[in-house]
Amino acid sequence: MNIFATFKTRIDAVIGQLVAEGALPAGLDLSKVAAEPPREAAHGDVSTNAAMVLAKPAGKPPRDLATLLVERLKQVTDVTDASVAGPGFINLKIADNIWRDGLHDVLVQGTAYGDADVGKGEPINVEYVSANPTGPMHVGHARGAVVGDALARLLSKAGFAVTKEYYINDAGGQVDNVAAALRMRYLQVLGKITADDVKGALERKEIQYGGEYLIPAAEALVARDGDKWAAIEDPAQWVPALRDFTVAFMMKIVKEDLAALGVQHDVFTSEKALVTAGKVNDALKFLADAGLTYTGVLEPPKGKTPDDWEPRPQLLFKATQFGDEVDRPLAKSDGSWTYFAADIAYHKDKVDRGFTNLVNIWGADHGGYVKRVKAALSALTAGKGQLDVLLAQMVRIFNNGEPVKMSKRAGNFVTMRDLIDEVGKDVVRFIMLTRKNDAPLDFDYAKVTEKSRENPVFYVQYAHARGRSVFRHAAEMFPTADLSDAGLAKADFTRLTDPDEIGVMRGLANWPRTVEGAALAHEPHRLAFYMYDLASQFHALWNKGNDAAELRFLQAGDQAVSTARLALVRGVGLVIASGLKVFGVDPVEEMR
RNA sequence: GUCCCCGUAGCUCAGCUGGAUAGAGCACCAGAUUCCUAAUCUGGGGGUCGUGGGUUCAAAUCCCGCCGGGGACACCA
Repeated sequence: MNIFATFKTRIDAVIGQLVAEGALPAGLDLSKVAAEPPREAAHGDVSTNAAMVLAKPAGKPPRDLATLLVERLKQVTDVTDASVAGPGFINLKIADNIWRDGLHDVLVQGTAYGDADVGKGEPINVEYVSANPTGPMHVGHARGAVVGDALARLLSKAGFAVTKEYYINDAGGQVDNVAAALRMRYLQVLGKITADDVKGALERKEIQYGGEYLIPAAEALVARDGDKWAAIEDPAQWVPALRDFTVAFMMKIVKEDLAALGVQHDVFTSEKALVTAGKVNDALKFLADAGLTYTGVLEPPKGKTPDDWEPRPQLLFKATQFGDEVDRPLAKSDGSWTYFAADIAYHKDKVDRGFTNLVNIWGADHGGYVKRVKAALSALTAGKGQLDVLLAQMVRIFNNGEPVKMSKRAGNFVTMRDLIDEVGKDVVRFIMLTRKNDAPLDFDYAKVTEKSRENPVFYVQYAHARGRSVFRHAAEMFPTADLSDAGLAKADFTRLTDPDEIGVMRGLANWPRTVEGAALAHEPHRLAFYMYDLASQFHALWNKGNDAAELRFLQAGDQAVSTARLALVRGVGLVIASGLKVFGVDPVEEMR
């Protein structure tokens, strides 16, 4: 049970009681009344803003109302004291046993501790990565992948029914371009042209993709089809077949890279399949029937008119009716659908599959695209659909402060693989989650593998490993003791009396509300900071034992106090493990 | 020209959707290792929250105007 939620309920009950007695007017809105940990522990255990929020509707000055509430709150179960502070805060002191009960919950629930039901089982669709199947993924994709995956796990923990989705852009011109590049590599593998010929074609911009990662794809094509495509010159003949081959090959690489990062999607939706199934036509008909499309001519963009700008009539979507700056084109000048048109169909498809709650993780370079997709979703769902777009900002790679720009295999960018090979998936994942998504992130190979407090991955893992180390010693010291979670749950927690021990239990009690808040705000990075803080509390408690031997976790002559403290150590380990689980990071047993 | 994001200690960043004296790490200074991992811990100095208004009991947080940095701006995806 979430301790702060419990007290929020009890505070509401007190207010309800005063209303029933006529001391407060009926119909007060209690939604803004909060029960939170005070900023400073010295203020108490639970703090509420009730008097300040209700002052105006109740027609009483905040401090008067607070005084009234305090008298009643003192009578509430588990409250040992209540006082008014500052402009009208009410600080409650509560019985230490509440924190001990919280620790008991941790041991009983394990890594499920902190699971919430704010999602009420509602479906939510999290779409992330969705990298074009044109080549290996880069570090930007890695960030999107990690943020999306952690958010999905976080939302699950908070009680949402999450679907993790990947949109394959396999229908546009760029996959035709890769097919053309693949054909060059194919001819190269067959010995019909040289590597320099390919380079020349790239420089003349006859092909757009020069990465060597296409060579294995070409070899695979030779293995499957021999040289049959070499003789066929007409693009209309070879493009469709080579395109499908390339997409399949690239998606295999994408999935392998994602697997190396521990990322797995539930659903892969193909743009081409949507087009083939007529979903684009359906979606546009839906908008047309609603009177939201028309044929018109767009103005040139102000301040930056392209050289080749010319007025052309196009089918447009009335995005301005939904808050966008201009109406957006659905058809190109040659009559084919735009990417946006297909994207509308894709989002309609999500809605048709039962999702009204959508989250998309995109790169920051797609920022200008957000409004039109939100507009489209609004139009498709009569305003009922919720779409949150998280833009993952730039990732810059360094090694000891020196920028790293090139990849061995991809040419002009650092790939996701490079990153994983360099520092391991756990470090990649954790570090990517130490910033909010809309802040740029610097990733330094040297710093993220450093063994110091400055490196949050290490610091948190070290706390976990230290806890495990205590257990290894405990098993020797108390060979007959039941050190399982269930056994520890039966320990005598009243032996935990040191202020810092209580403090750590307070920290554990904050986990559920941290999970809830982070999930609702779509901000998984908050968990990273929570874990760092908890680790810090734990390291501090550990070191207290260095100064005062009687505070060490293990007391050879006192099994009762030792098991109680082991329960606390285990509680910290479980909550850290639970946070790392959301991050998709494996907790370590020891540091080496 | 328009839109989006960012601006908090010398540096890197938090700040729990409006609350109390704005917090961490690094760096700097001073300390703690016969003892569960000192890879850690304890203490100290350091901030007009870019700036000017507004909203209210209360603003780093919400609204408006500026300044500075980044990104995106017809038919590409």
